[in-house]
Amino acid sequence: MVMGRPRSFCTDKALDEAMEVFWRHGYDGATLAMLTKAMGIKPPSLYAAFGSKEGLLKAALDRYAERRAEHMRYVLAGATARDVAERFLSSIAESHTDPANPPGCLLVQGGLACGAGSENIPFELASRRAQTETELRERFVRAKRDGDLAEDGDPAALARFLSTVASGMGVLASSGADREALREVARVSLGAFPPSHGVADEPG
Amino acid sequence: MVMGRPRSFCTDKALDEAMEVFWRHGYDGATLAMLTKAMGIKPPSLYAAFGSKEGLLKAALDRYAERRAEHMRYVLAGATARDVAERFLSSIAESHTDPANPPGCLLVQGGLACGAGSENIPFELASRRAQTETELRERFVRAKRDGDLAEDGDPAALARFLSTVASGMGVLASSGADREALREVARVSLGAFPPSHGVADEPG
DNA sequence: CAGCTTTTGTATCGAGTGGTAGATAAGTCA
DNA sequence: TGACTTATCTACCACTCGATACAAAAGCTG
Repeated sequence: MVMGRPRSFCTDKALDEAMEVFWRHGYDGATLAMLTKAMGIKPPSLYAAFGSKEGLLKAALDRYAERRAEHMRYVLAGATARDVAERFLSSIAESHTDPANPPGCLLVQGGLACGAGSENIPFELASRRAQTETELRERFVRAKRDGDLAEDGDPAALARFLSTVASGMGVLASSGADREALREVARVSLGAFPPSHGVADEPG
Repeated sequence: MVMGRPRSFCTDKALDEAMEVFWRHGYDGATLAMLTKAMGIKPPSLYAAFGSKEGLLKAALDRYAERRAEHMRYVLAGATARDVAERFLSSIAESHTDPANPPGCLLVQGGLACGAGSENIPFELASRRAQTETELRERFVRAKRDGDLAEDGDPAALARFLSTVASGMGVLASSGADREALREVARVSLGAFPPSHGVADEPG
């Protein structure tokens, strides 16, 4: 089997650069010129590798999801429901103000509203945001079964609340709020969380 | 003084239509073709009246602010800090899912990230969002002075928390969440609010 | 080497972008 | 009525958009 000319750029590195452009300018605001310049490649190479601008975004979102996966593993490993909430919010305060990335969250910055021809982009981003909420909800369902979430705690409502606060923190960060401001929001938000009790909180 | 040919369209009606387009598609996603079609006028009329696309957005934002002003008057008229928070969140759950408007909040949907040439749009929107937070903060400062906010309640932190939740609810609504979902988020969020005490809560 | 496959760069496509020039229409005032 | 002012319409500007045709280049196989 003949191999053909080998690719001259690293797909993952190129995706990291594309991710940053989408993150900073949104899907509609990110032009092919910006993307190809940041990725260090020409349009035909981009289209050969990713198919289309939308295909490139999805590949970048997949890579973003990989990064967040280990993140969420740490969050979900919290001992109690409240501990999970605390890990979730405080780690978001850090990541959304990480100077290594554009401020905020790619899944929010990417585009809540798009122009004609890219109406499905907001849906794509929303479905990826929803996944985090689902992970939290399932964790809280388990927490309730295990007794480390209060009896009157609603797993679905709490997961949606945390996910909503996370989105709001993304908006806040994108307006230039500093890390301390986000930490404060996280701290206040935790006040809405029912205190854990049961096995995980019992002394000894 | 000579008057000249009178304007053939109603500025406010045209702004309402433009507002809806910006709301649904964002600043970058809203094209002149969409805007002029919705407003029922031709480009030269638009430019004569509003100067530029950005000028049109600012005029639409001013109109949006007028609408919200009476809204906020009701919110800030709450008897206690907690009552203000409750009014704020529940009215947002309603307004962000009002079928008469696109879902979410114009100040969020309008554009968190924009393309080259409209980098100042996100700042413009952020500064308008910040105004709501300021109004809440000032109300809570007064509440603390009047004794209807707990001693350990931080007016700035609480205002920022509410503003953040409101932005998050905007994101949630724009992903298609229904009114009941937003009401639930509002209900959970209120749990983060310190219970009011003092004169306003005293019996009698 | 020749032959094949795939990638790369140049140069460009048609469509759509925000914005405008210039003529015409519709009013008011003398 | 006719001069004056302003708004509106048609047509179009230069430019950028996402995407691609085509040929040269770079690798492997025989």
